[in-house]
Amino acid sequence: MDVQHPKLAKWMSPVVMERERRLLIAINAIPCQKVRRFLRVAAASQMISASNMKFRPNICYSKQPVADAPVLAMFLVRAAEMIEDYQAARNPQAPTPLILRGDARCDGPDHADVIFTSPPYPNDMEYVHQTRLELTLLSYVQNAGELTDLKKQMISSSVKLVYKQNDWQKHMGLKLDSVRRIYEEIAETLEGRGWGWNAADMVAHYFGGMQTVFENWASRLRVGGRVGCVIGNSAFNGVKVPTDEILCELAVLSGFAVKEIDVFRSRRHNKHTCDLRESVLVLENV
DNA sequence: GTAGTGCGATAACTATACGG
DNA sequence: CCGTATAGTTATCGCACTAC
Repeated sequence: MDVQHPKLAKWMSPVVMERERRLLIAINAIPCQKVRRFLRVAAASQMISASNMKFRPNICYSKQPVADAPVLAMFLVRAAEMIEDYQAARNPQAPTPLILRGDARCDGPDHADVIFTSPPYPNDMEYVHQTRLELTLLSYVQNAGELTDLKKQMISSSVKLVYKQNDWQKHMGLKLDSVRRIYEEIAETLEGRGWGWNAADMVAHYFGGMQTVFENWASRLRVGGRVGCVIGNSAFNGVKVPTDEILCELAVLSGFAVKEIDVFRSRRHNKHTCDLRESVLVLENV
């Protein structure tokens, strides 16, 4: 097993790293792919708590580095929980799932009857950064450059995922009046700041990217097929982004009819200036 | 105490502008 | 045309606050 990244030593103590390495060697040697994948997920879910990192919206380092951690015991607890969950949800009648790895803006199966998905929300969560330890230990990436390559393939749901080379998404997003209004409102709050992160651009990139995703779905979903899309609204510098409504507008432009916006909970804005609803958009390909 | 919620500060690096 | 200044891009990570 070849695990490397220049920062690994900062992320995790050598003792813990060695325990993780041995665990992964054992899991990777399991012949059955299903079992192997299942246990790799269990291993991944204990890595942060065994590391020097602290899991938060923008993951950071713990004040107290973790010198040692019972990696195997933590893994076994997690695996047992997963097995219990799996057994409770198990359905022998269910069809065999097909797992494809690709870009939601252009890849997918040729034919689909239903799409149910939870895409990223434009709320400044940077999932590649958040999961860099797991991505590295599971050998998906080996250095910062490969991590960046991965980031460039993501929908721009964070100000840290806005790349010049993906500017086409911004232009696409800004064609919609409601996106442009929000873009301008956020940009106004950034006036006078000569550096730093640009939430206005991020929002435009996000909606441009998601429009491409909808167009891709429309070409693969049968007529009459339905989409369930979990989405939450957000706010930047006090500017509310009604992501659910704007995504509905984009979906209609791609040939969908909006059947329902099923609100299931409300999140808080961190400044507590407003409630941000989270809902399931139900769309039909017409 | 812990999980959940974005914002702000800082810096290394790169691209472009500008004065001579 | 060259060296330097300024602007722009990307990366890192700590901080404040609330609900439970």
